[in-house]
Amino acid sequence: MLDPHLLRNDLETVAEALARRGYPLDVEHYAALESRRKELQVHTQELQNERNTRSKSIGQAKARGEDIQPLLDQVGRLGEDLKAAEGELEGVRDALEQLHWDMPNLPDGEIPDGEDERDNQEVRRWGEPTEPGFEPRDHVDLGEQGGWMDPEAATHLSGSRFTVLVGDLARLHRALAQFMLDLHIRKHDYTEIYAPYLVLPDAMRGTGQLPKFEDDAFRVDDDPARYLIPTAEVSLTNLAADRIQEAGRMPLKFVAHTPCFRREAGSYGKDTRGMIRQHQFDKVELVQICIPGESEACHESLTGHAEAVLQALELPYRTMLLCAGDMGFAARKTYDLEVWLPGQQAYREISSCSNFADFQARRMKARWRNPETGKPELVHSINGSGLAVGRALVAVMENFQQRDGSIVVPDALRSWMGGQEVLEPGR
RNA sequence: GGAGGGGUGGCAGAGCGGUUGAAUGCACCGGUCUUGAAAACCGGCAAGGGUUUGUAGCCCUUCGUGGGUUCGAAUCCCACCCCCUCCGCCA
Repeated sequence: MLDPHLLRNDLETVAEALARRGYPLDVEHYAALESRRKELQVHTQELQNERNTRSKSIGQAKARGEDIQPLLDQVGRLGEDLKAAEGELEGVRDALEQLHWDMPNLPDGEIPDGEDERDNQEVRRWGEPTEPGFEPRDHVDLGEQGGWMDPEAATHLSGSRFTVLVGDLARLHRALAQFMLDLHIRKHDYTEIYAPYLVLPDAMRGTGQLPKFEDDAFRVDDDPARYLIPTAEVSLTNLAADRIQEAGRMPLKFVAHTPCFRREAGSYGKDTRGMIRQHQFDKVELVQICIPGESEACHESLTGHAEAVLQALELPYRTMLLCAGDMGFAARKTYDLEVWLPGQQAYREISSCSNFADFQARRMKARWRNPETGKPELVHSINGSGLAVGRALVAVMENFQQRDGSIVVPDALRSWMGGQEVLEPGR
């Protein structure tokens, strides 16, 4: 959520910034609503003031033992007028609030212009695209030929966009998650968190998945309704919701390995092959909660923590600075990490690291006490995948495949694989 | 699922329907004292919002959430949510 003061005082600037990311803000409509709100609020508060004053004097008269009836008569239809004013004000406020919930974050000033991924900027590149010296297979061929994937079973169980992993590959998948988790805990100083996979609507609203992207999430229609998390970002970031952090304890650094659930509505026909885009996938998620002045540095460091995973796994990747039009709803600035996939002869997203500044914090009332002012102020939030486990598995398979269809286990993973060095087909 | 208890400021914890935005304690901030610190003592200290050039003043809202009664609700009524204790069930 954007700062309402900014919207009031600098609407044009906000509109221009939002236009950069393709969000059309109806300035006139907003300004009209806002001035109506002001009018109604002043009026309502005047009436409330009058009611309070009169009630107070009635109380005092009664305490003195005087006759109250004349004062009661004077109150007249004040109550009805007030009720009407309050009702109207609430209507306007709801309308404004609706707009606020739906408005995306302002892009950072240094973000490149652009509409989609074609305008993203490559910031750096690590490693060279793998040259196996033979025609590389993609992970689906490798998985099925090795007997490590059972797509028919997955479809039979759950329909499209699900995966069943078997044997050594399932173990490798687990090893990847464990390796990532341990790396972040031991080397990057994150606190491991185990958190719910089902969350209330407020949590989804806090991080920005609701109300606008209801269709992207799986909802469980219990009472109350809950949502399957589309990312652990929701659970982890909301740990700071409705709280006031002590300044000395930040940045908070959380890491969790969780499954993620996405409906992938609107992506029909996209990445239908293999396990690039699934309704259910595992992810190791990094979240930092920090004071405003440190969020840029924290964002850079978190991105580095995600990159460290790729480097440890010896996977070639590039770091992309997303253009204004390609960023997610809540982000102010985002780096995507794209890993090289020999099977696709392309770089594909494997991590997205974003700085949300105070956008999520305002939604979920996540604050810290600023020792300089003594007042609670909004924190900044940052998150990133470190990494998507399913896609990391795909990347390892494709980059470490050998001519015979076997897959070499990257050095970094071997201790999590009981020392196993190669995945041999059929096991 | 059944029975009972409870949800109040950063925390703990009072609160006859009428100057209660809320006692008190802790924490925190400032001061006195001290070589310094501690202790003691004095003072300050909720959040959000409106108006405004204003971190001044004035005003509004907020005591789990949503309704209701009333001139007036933290206090009364209704519904819901959550927490705790006991019973049942269960990994």
